[in-house]
Amino acid sequence: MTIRQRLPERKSKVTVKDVARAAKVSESTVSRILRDKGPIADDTRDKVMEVVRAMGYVPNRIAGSLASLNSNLVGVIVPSLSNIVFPEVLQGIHAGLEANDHMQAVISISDYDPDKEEAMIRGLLSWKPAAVLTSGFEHTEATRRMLEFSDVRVVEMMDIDSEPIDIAVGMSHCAAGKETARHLLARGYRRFGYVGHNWDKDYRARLRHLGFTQVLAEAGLSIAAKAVAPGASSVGAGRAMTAQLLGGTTPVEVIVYSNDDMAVGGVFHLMGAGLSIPGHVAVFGFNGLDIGKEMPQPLSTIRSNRFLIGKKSIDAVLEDPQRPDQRARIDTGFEIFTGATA
Amino acid sequence: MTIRQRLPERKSKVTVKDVARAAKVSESTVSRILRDKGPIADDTRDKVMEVVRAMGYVPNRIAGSLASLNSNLVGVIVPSLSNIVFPEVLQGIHAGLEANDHMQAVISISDYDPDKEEAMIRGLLSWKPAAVLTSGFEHTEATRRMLEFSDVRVVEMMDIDSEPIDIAVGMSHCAAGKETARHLLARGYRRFGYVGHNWDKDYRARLRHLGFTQVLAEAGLSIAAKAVAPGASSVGAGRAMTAQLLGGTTPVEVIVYSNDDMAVGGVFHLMGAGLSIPGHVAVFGFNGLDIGKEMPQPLSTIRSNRFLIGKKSIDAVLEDPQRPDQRARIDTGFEIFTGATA
DNA sequence: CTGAAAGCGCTTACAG
DNA sequence: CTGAAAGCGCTTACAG
Repeated sequence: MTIRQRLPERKSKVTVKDVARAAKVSESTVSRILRDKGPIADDTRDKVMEVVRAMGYVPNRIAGSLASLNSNLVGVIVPSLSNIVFPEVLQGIHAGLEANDHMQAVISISDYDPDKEEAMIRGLLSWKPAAVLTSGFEHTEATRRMLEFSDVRVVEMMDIDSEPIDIAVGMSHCAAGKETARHLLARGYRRFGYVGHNWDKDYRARLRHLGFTQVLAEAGLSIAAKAVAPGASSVGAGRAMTAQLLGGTTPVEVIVYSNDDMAVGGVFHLMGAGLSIPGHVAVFGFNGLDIGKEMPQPLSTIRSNRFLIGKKSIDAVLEDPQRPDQRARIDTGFEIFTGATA
Repeated sequence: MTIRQRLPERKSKVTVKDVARAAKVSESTVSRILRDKGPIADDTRDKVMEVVRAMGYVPNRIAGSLASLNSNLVGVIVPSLSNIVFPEVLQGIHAGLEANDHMQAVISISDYDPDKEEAMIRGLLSWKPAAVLTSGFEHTEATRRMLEFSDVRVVEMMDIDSEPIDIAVGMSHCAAGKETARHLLARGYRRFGYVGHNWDKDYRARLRHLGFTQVLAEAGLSIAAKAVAPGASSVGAGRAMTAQLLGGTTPVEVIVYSNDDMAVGGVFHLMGAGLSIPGHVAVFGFNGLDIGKEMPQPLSTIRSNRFLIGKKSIDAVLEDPQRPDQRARIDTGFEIFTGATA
């Protein structure tokens, strides 16, 4: 005969009605006390709070939201979590939310797929969120319509190179690409290589490349050799593509990478092959990740402010819950980090 | 006189009642059609769906949840997003949720603070989630009570070395520490260094250390030199602590790190100082991160299965929404990755 | 196959 | 300072 392990009795749910009855007051009084609203006699408050604690009452926010017609939920959509960039944006959002202790983030991952984004936004809107924060400007027509017509605040994060639906918070990736070109030209480089990843999944990488080649063109130059990985960016892809590019016949002085992950892979390839940086070839990234700073030679790159993007995004919508008639772009900036690899 | 930019008219919210009226059916019929439940005549369905589309109806899930008494929300608490480990767990959760298209994750970050976790779980429970997934076993008494007494399913992720509230999904960190010691002993190492980070914030790192030293002790050995960073783990901290440890007077043959981030920092320090690995000193990490695999010398480490932890956690609770009387531990395992640094 | 009615657990004017 | 009542937008037995 076996003895079944017993968990303690589960709490049967207690409602405001139960609290009201036990405290001998009305439901509205309980509600007011719990939300700290309206004038309440001190004894009443004490009596009710004691009952609340004794009964272990947990308010049902679903009912609360329905009754008050606002949910304190913020919908967030990021394209991916496999690169540390978006978790950093989420940290910024989290920091902004923390100040505002009744807000909760509902997070979805779109895998850079506008159709998935559309489905997720549809789902999110059904929760009547206080705001929707999504990434970039690449939406389906239906998504754009839903967002335009709903009156929730919407932030398009990361990028400010297009006209936002409501607010855009981020940096100009086109300008970052241009700045990279100017910086490297100023340092005397003339023969450029480019190592990238799939643009279909990362429109901002394409914008940076665009800005970069524009400035080169103004100087009468262009990219001499190129290697582009078919999939997402990663250290491994950067490493493999660097090997491929350097295995070609066109010599280059510096390789510009689509981002730091790719660039770190490039550095690893060069180290492994015993080639000096920047002597044999220089390396330039994008993002300014921690890892780049700690390498034996700090990675030359552009620092984007991911945490700040998240923080400013949530601040912007919390500051003014009503969507204004005017669209806004908030620039979180970027800066060249000289480093030692270019 | 300035012309103000005009956004298109915002959609005034349309409810089931509006849809029902327009389609000349009852609200219950609309509800059934939308949820694909119960027998419906095809013409009725077509007529209603057309109205739904024409009016751009978006169901209010808050009302739906209140009426049906279940929310399709899953509460998730991770201690941090600054290390790629937890985003990978979230990816696993996301993958599991995707199969189940009406579930949404509400994610909070506890900063490894049990008091914050308590507040977050209280907030989460007020949304009547289908399940709560949190990390580790370190909770306040109040958290434990709330979770025990509520009847939501709860998963404690990452670790299976303690008795769970409901289900634990993860690996034995103590066993991983032991395995590390056995592996390194088998490879002939006898003089061990340890480089770690703050344990108060990372109980699992402590468990690994515990298992590690236990096996050493059985072999009549112990850790010869130690350097522990005061804060969270990071590449920078690993680099600095490695410099500190090697600057001491006690020679070591191999350094065991609290995790891969720290170990990568160690490798960077050694590379920068021109010291050979494992000739001058060997390096062993924990986690099996991508970055480690791509370094010029692949990092010797133990692979933990973060994605799998997230995936199995959500699968476990989705499989059986009722909390059983029996507690379960699901082992996601780990494996030595020999690598080239130890 | 469809509809009328009650109810989910709160909040919010309104009245006193 | 407090309470009775209506209502938020759905879903769910129940009846037909």
